[in-house]
Amino acid sequence: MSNKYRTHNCDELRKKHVDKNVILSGWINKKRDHGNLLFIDLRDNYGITQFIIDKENSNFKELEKMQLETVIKIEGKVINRSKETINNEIKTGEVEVIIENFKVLGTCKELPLPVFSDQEYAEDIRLKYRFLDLRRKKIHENIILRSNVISFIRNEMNNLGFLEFQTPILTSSSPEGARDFLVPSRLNPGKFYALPQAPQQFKQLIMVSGFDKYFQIAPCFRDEDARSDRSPGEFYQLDLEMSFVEQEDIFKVVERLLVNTFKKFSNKKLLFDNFPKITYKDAMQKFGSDKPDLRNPLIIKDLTNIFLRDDITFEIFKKLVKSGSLVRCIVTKNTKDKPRSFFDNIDKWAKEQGASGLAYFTIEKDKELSAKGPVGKFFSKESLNEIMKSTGAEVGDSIFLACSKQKELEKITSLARDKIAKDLDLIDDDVFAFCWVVDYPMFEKDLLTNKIEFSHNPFSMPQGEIDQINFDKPLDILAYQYDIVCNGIELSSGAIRNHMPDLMYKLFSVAGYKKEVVDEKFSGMINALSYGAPPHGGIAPGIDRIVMLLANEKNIREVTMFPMNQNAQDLMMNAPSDVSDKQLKELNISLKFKE
RNA sequence: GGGGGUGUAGCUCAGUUGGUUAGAGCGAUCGCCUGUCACGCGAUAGGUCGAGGGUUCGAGUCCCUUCACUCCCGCCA
Repeated sequence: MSNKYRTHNCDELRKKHVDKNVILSGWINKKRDHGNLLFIDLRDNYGITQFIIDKENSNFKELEKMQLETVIKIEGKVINRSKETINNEIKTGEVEVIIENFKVLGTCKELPLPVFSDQEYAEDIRLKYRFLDLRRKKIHENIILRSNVISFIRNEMNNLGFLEFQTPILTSSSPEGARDFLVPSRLNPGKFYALPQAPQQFKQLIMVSGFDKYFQIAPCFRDEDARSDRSPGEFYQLDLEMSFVEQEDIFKVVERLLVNTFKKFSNKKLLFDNFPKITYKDAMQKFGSDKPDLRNPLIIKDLTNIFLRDDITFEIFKKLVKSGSLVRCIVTKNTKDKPRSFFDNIDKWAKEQGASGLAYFTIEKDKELSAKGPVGKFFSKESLNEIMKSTGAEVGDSIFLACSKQKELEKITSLARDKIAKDLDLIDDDVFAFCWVVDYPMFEKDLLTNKIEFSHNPFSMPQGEIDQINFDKPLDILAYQYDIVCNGIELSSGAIRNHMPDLMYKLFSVAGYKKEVVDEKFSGMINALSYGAPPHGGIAPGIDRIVMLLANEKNIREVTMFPMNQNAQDLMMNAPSDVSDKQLKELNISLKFKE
């Protein structure tokens, strides 16, 4: 394409273009001013081309003063670079363009942050001037990667026979799940829409409507606080749903899709081409978390029963165990020569995490087996033998111990597992370790209120023959509910859905919802399921997190074009903002602020 | 809602035990320089040390309050 702005882009010129007259447009990326000779690097989306001009040209003085990031159009002639001056860093580095004429297309004020730099900048300035930030190489490439990943996924899904549909953005608030974003309705005073937390009910309705396989790159809105891997406000899921499927069918589709995507867009190896399946229960025991990082070889072992022995005199732990606490440990291989500071740092770190610390000892053998370390003296050699047997620990290994109630214990051992592995440099950063976490419990007990609640998704299908499910022991009911985890990051969760209204009512009643409430809150769903619903299931991998992993970024804002800050503000667009009294009046809204 | 970290020039940062006029690099402005690609050299401008209060003869530095950003906990069916 050639027009008045350019005959070539900034990544196109090669040796074969030498002697051609060309026009290029772009941003002034960098100037190198030799006084009587000036180099200008012109940048556009595609690349960089070096231009050159000397003082004999009447444009020299003006170009010399030109601000970086000014947008200009340059006309000139392509010439060869001499051998010594070839730049192999850029694709156009064998040639350069002698400037004959130029025109400023867009002026530029003094920059609040440099574009030409690999330096890191304060986030608020980056977000306020996102349009400048996005010109910078790394993030510019991340955003292009995101676009390519989405195109690829869309193409794969089409090839697999999925149909892409849009679902409403203005919908109804649902009582389960995260906090909703609400939108007041002008035509229905006092009533509110909610932005969808996910198109959950719609995609099920699409299955009931007989479309068989659906997908969508779906925006999801949840009014929850941010984390580094969680944008406040909105994010995107590859939302998909299939009819007449079992759990394994979903697994096959998603595994193939993710393996293809990750192989195409990253050089990192996949640790498993077939994702291992870990039950929720195992995950919590072995890793203390339902999003285990399987690159980390450390495994958590239970030692509770050993603390019932008389030849262990670690009285604090023994007392806690008697009152219902558990003891779990992490074994580190061959750490007997690690300095005292290594152990003490981890203990100190654990205390900073709000735990009572991590006890530790190292197993040594001179003539007899012994435990070295602050709490080593509490363990007899027989008990050490027993500990080695049940943990697989060997002489020279160290054992970190934590003792508390199950939930706290899972949390601290999970964090400790990451921390210790990092300190010992056990995590291979050049691999992706995917796994499925399966068999989530249908319900869980709220520890504060003792109420039975849905642990994940109320629409999931419980496991087992329907007439044999024991609703008197709701905590024992498992669901066809699953997550995909990669390198410790939860990529998606999904489920085989419950398509039977009677069973749905029953499950909701266990969680304390009366039939009338279910009818009211989920009328669309329940009603639809009563008119011939196919068995169906699906999943929804998080697009932002997939791209984050592929771009090797630790923060989701690095793969999001226009993210909000931690307080859910868009510093560039000034959102959220005040609205006029007229607007409020139309919506029948008056503002009342907290004291 | 809670905890940690950070806040000094347009940008990135240094600033010792509380002690003279708060520094460097990049950027800006001006000058010199014809082969650079992080060009080089010289000069100049640029500061409410996030804000407010306190301790002190003296505060960028210590204390209190507060604000902003960020990380984490809670929250995230």
